[in-house]
Amino acid sequence: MSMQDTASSGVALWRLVADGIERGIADGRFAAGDKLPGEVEIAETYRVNRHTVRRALAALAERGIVRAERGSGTYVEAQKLAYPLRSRTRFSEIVGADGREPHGRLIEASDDVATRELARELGLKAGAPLVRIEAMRLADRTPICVSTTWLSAQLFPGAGEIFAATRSMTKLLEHYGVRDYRRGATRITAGIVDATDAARLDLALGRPILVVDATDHDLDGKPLVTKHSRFAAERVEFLVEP
Amino acid sequence: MSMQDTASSGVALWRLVADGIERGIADGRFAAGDKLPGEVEIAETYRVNRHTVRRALAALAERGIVRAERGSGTYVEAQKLAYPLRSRTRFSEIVGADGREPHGRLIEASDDVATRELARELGLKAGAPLVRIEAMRLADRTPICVSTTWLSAQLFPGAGEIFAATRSMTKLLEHYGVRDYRRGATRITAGIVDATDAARLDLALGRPILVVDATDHDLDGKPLVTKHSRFAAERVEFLVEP
DNA sequence: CCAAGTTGTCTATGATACTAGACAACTTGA
DNA sequence: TCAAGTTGTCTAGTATCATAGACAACTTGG
Repeated sequence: MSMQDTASSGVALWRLVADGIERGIADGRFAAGDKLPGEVEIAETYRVNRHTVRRALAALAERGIVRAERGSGTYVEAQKLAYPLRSRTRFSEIVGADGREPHGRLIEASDDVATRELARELGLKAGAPLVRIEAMRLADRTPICVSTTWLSAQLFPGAGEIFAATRSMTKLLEHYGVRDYRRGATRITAGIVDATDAARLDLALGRPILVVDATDHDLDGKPLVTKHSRFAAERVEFLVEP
Repeated sequence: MSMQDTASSGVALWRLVADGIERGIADGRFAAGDKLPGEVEIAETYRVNRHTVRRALAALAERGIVRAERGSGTYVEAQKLAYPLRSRTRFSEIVGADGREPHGRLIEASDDVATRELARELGLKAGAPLVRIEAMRLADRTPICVSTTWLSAQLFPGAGEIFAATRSMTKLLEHYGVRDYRRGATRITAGIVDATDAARLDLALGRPILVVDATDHDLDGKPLVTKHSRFAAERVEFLVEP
C-alpha cells in the first residue's frame, strides 16, 4: 500500500489496517482471546510502516476490540450481537437472549408532518400530523442503534410522553390498546455514520452503519409505526431466517 | 468540523462530506435530477472550507453520482438496485426485474479444505475436500457483488469448470441434478471494503460493503453450497419481506 | 541468566489535507 | 444589458499522515 491509494479514497492508511484486522476478527480468523500477529508481521502483510500498524492497533485498543500487552503481544477482546430479523422482533428479547441488559433512551420527541413517502408507509395523506421519536437502544452500556420512529399523531396522541415514560415501543403500543404487532417489509443497506449519530453511538467518524427502514403493522395489516434505524455495524450482525 | 475529528477517525474531511451528500441522495432528500445546494452553502452546513466541498463533489462526480455544471449548479445522477432476500433468490431475476442485464464472472476456482465452520454449514467433517469459487456479479457493466462459494468436492466434482462454462450457480447445480434449492439462514452485516474487493468492485478504498453469509439447501433441507458475499453498499439495498 | 521476540517511545523528513483568500468563467433571471 | 449566483482555478500557510531508523522496556521459553 502507499499514500497514493489513500489519496484517492479519503481514508487514512492506518484506518484501512484497523478495518482489515477488525474484519479478521468478525470473520473468525482471529477469535476472542487469540493473539494477533506481531506488529512487524502485520506491517509486512499490509506493506505498511510499523508505526502505521501501531496507530491502527491503538485505535482498536481504544474501542476495546484488542488489548496490547507489552513484551507479549496483542490480543482480541470482543464479538458481535446476533440480531434475528423475524416477523416478530423485540429488541429487549434479542439482547436478553445474549445475556445482556437491554436499555432504551429517548433522545427527542417532536411533532412532524408526513412527507409523501412517510404517508404511503403509514397509510395516511401527505401532510398528516405525525409524532417523531428519536430514540436509542443499548445492550448493557453499549449503544447498538439509534432510530427515528414516526406515528400518526391522531391515532397515538401524546406518544412522545408515553415513550419517555416507558422507553419501549412495545409498551407504548400496548398503552394505546395494541396487543401485538408484526414487522412489515424491511429495507437494509449500509452507509457511513454521520456526525450526529457517531456521537450518539459512540462511534468514530467514518465507521460503517447498517441502515434499516421498516414499518410495523397490527395483526390486521394496518400500519402502526414506521422506523428509520441506524445500527453500529461493528456491534451487530443481522440474521435473516428463511 | 475540524481536522481534530478526522485525526481520530482516520477519514478525510472531504470524504465525510461526500458520504453525507451520498446518504442524502440515498435517503431521498435529493432525488435524481435535483440540484444540490451551492458549494458555499454545503461548506457552511458542514463547517468546512469550500475547497473541501469541491473535493467531495469531485469524488462523487467521478463515481457518476453527481454532475457539475459550471455557472449553474451540481445535479444528482444515480440510484440503487433493490435486492429482495427471499427464500428463493436468483441474481439474474432480480437484476432483470430492474431492467438491467445480469452477468456472472469467474475470478478463480480452487481446491480447499473445510474449516470447522464451513464443515458445520455444509454438514461435512472438518478437513473434507471442498471446491472454492470466487465469482463476481454485475448488472449491465456495474459490479454488484463478489462471492466466495464453497461446495463439497465429493458431491460436486469439477464444479469449478462447470461454473466457468455456465457462469451461473443455478445452472451449475442443475448440472449435478439439483432441480431447485432454497436459501437457508442468512447473516448480514456491514464492513469496509478491503483492497482486493475494492479493485474487483471498482470501489474506492474505505467504502462500505454489505457482507452476507448464507447456505443454500435442497428441498429436503440438505446443505448444498455456502457463500460469503460482499455487496457494494452504494449500489444495492436489501429488501427483507415478512 | 540469556536470547529472541514482543510492545513502547523518541527523532526526523517528505507528501498530503485542510484552510484562507482572491479572481476568472459561466449561467440565469430580472 | 446587468447583477447575482454559480462552478473553476490559482497561490499560500499550517497541521497531519506515513515513512524510516534507533533504542528502551518487557515477556517468554530454553
